[in-house]
Amino acid sequence: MSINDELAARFLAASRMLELLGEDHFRVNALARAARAIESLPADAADLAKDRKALTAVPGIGAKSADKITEFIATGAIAEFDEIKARVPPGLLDLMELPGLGPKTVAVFWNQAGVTSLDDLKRIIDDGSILSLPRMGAKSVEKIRQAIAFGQSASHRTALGLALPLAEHIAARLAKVRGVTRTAFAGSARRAKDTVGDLDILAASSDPDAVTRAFLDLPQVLQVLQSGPGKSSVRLALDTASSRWGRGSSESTAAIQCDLRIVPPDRFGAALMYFTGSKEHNVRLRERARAAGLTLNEYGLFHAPADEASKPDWSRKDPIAAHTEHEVFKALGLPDIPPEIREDAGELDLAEAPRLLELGDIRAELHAHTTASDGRLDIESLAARAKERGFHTIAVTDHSRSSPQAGGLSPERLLQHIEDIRKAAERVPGITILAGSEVDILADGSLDYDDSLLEQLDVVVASPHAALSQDEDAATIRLLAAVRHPLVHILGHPTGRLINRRKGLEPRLREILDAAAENHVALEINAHWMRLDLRDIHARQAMNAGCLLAVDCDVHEPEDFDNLRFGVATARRGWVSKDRCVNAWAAPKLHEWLASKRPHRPH
DNA sequence: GCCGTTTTCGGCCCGACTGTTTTCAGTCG
Ligand SMILES: Nc1nc2c(ncn2[C@H]2C[C@H](O)[C@@H](COP(=O)(O)OP(=O)(O)OP(=O)(O)O)O2)c(=O)[nH]1
Ligand SMILES: [Mg+2]
Ligand SMILES: [Mg+2]
Ligand SMILES: [Zn+2]
Repeated sequence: MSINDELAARFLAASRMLELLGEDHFRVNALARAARAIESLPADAADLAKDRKALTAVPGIGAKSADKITEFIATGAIAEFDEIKARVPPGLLDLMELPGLGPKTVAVFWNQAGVTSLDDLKRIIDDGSILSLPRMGAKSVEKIRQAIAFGQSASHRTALGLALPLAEHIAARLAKVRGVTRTAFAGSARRAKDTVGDLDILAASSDPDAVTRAFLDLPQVLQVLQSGPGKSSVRLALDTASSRWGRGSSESTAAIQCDLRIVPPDRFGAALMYFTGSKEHNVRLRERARAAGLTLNEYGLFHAPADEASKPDWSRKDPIAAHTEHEVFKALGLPDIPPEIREDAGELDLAEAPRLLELGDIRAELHAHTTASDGRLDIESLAARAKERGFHTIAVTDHSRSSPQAGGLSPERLLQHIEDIRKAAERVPGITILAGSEVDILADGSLDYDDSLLEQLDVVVASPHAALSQDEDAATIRLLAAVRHPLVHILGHPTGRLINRRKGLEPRLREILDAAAENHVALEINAHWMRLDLRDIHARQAMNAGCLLAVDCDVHEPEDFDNLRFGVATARRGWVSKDRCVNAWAAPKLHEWLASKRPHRPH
């Protein structure tokens, strides 16, 4: 775990424990916000802490948190947090993970029944003594029993690539219901986070009951969690069979929660804004509205009511703005903020809409496999597919010799392959077919082919495949060597992580990014939804470091081209612009960059 | 605990659903 993650975890745990202790919830929130701020710090906390001002300049981190961070870096501990920790049995935090159990309820279990663990809780349920606690009736206890039975599934997050098709399907299905004017999927799926905790579906309708009925009647519904006039939640069966990454994998639960929200048709924009989030972004927006004498909620932007305590029916009040997101942003004095960056990570300081990379900007694929290694297409059909997508360039990058399980090519076979690629290039007009390789970065940082061979390739993607549990030092040395290699163009899936499967390498990213920027090596954002590597926050750090990026599909089968949307969305989450994305460049510029690393080659 | 185009002190986003509550607290989005 990186030092930032470690610090963030401590702040979050302290926040949760203070909640249990009944601490003022503004302070609890402040600590949770500090945790988030630390987690998404643009640099290593240890570096940042050298300059106290740099720390306190981060929104959410004040004098007290800065002290704690400094203390942790100096001593490896935070005394005040350790004292809090000593007062709260650790098992209580696990209890709060159970859906429906919050700090107030768990505190009652603890203080009035001596419960400090899941076993304790089971015991007072079984012997019935739980019923004597305040606000504990038969229904409440049954829900807790259910929550325990379903285990930890509440905290499980599903890969975006598995969840998105279902979200789109449900939104499309509900759009056909009578009275519905619009539907959309929202939440983290719309923001294109690499994993989602649930599906959030919005429907605008003049007949809310009809939508609710259709929702609860969906064939995928396993269980209805709650259902009211404007909002319902269910557990859905998640079909993972369609993918070779699905069934039989560690994807433990084949179910996902789905939240439906229904609003009147003329409030769609405000509701979409609310339901897209993120929560932190929403809170900032609402604070901004409030500061301007307004109030913002899912029904629209309104003048703040004179009477603080009044609870108007906002759905019937005339809004200043509500119909479209654009109108609401505009009324708040903000540009249109793309969903992918609504994370309270600086987007509210933008004076104009950022120009982020778009799907249609991608004009080349620089990482693709053929039947020569573990791909399903031969060179010509691969090129044909790329051409269909409107690409001007496709690079053939099969595996290298140290990946025998992936059909890695011996030097001799690679030489033959290069010839085959050159011949195919002559037969397929209208697209540039490049001879390349996805060369293994071996554990010590050396590459899998000799320089004399690499020199003959138009493009070299260097990727780590084995030894992915190296320590930080080894991983840093390894990737640095690859990035500094004069014949390498792209660092492929830099960490080798697989979502929900393995963490991958955890190098000192800062060093890698600085070296990549200096050497004009592009960092890949591997678009496969199992990888998304670099991930969003790393892509943003790469942007800040001045790096080039490449959004590649790592094509193995024809359908893999469709993963581009995930890669582009991840790039957008990293604030990547078109001019920094090498495969969004026009052909001459791309080819010139590639050639710049082949100075000895005649043109 | 954080923060300031009204504030360095006094605020801090706002609403839906549920169960047990006879009037609303707790949890969640
Ligand atoms: N204003 C406000 N909006 C919230 C709050 N909690 C959630 N929302 C909004 C923003 C969220 O993106 C949206 C959906 O809630 P979720 O809990 O599903 O979160 P989200 O989808 O962002 O992340 P997830 O991947 O599901 O964990 O609802 C809140 O406390 N206040
Ligand atoms: Mg969600
Ligand atoms: Mg949700
Ligand atoms: Zn590959």
